[in-house]
Amino acid sequence: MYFSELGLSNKLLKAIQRSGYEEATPIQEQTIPMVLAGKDVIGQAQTGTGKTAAFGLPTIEHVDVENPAIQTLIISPTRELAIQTEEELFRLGKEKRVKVQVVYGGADIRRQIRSLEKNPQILVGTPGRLRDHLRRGTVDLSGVQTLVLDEADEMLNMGFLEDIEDIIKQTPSERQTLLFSATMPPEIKRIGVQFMHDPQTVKIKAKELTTDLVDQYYVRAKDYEKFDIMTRMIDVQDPDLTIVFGRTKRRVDELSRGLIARGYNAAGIHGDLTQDRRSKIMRRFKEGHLDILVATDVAARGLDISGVTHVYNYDIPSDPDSYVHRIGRTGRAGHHGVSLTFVTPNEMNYLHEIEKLTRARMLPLKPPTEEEAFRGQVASAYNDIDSLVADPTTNRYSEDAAKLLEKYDAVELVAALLNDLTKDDASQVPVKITPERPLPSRNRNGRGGNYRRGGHGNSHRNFHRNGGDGHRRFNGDRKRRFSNNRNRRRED
DNA sequence: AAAAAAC
Repeated sequence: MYFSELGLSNKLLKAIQRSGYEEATPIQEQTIPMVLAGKDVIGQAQTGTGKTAAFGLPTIEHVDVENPAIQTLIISPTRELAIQTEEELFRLGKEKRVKVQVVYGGADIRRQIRSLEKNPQILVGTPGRLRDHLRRGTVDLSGVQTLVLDEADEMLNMGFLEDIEDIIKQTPSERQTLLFSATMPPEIKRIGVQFMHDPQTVKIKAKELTTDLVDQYYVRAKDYEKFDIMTRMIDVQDPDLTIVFGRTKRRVDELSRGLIARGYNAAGIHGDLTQDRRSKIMRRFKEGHLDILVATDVAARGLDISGVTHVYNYDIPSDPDSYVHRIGRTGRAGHHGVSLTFVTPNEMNYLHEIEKLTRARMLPLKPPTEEEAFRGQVASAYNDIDSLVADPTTNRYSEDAAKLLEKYDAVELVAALLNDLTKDDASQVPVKITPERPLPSRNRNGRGGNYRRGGHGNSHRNFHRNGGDGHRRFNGDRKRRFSNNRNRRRED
């Protein structure tokens, strides 16, 4: 279906056209008319399905540009996602001259306050900083008409439930509420019941969880073998833009350092870095100045970076949902993608859990040999040389080139330059990665560290516990439940 | 078990 059939105004259609979109995605097709009609909507879909435009277009349509109040509030789980959402809404609302603003932690709050004084009509924010602004009275939500909870399951996992409830309470109760979530655990359904009026549900089917556009592979390897295999894989697959996911912040630091040591253009991003550094690295990656982004799950959700051809899961995620999100960073906008997951022999259960959820098979790959990796490197160098030779500025080196050819044998010279153009391998630059503590083993139901709860009586009890002191959070609760898990005994 | 998020 085309956007022009969805009941949007000319100004928006113009902005859509300028963004290069033509056809609406399934979630947009279903969501946009409902939101335009003023309905509350629960959308079960992940990013990459065009979710931002699905809620963004109709809410921009509803904004009154003569009204200086914040009319749409969007809550996002991570800073990077909030920034990206703001950028997309700005693009879509430019023609209509809608003012969009983003607030998030780790950034100068005074500057944010000054921008807020310019009366944005759409505000995007992360929960903590939004609450901070509400406490200071620098954000007024009394004029909010539409509230959007983006990646609701992720916000729940991160323990933001209380913050979100607190923020919701400061918006008018007759508002329109839109909730997007990749999964629908009972707590999310409860939010739907508690804070929404007769919500309509839009669901993208489970079989569409992972797209056909991503070829999913796995490599079985011991933990200490993974790094060398990964760099060989990179050499063989010669990816364009790559995201490597590591399980911990330390892992990400070590992986990015190791990749740089072997000559790859890589950088790491995780929550312990300053926001300034995080933003700079994201920008470099988005602009194509960085080949490999190494990240924790901070980058797993929602980020839309065009041209990511490969996703490497250096560590298999313990949560199948996390896997779905990670590999969803590639195979976007009709482009083809490849994912490769490293799995140690005792993590094979996790792999099968993931396959069960995605209803897709991961194909096993053999680790490349040193020779195959070397051939891959050389093939990649050939490509580099093609574009290097095509560069018109090379003629200023002609004289020096002639001099060098007098001094050296041509084959010797080119071989030396090829040596410089290719990366170092394990024999030249050994890299040691600290082993991670092994993942907790899954029980027979395949439910390891998941947030899924038991039956009705159980959640009722939790309801009371949470109400008791008002401080207990769902993820704290989850940990306690986990320690009751009989599998824990294995660690005693 | 770890990650994310306010100062």
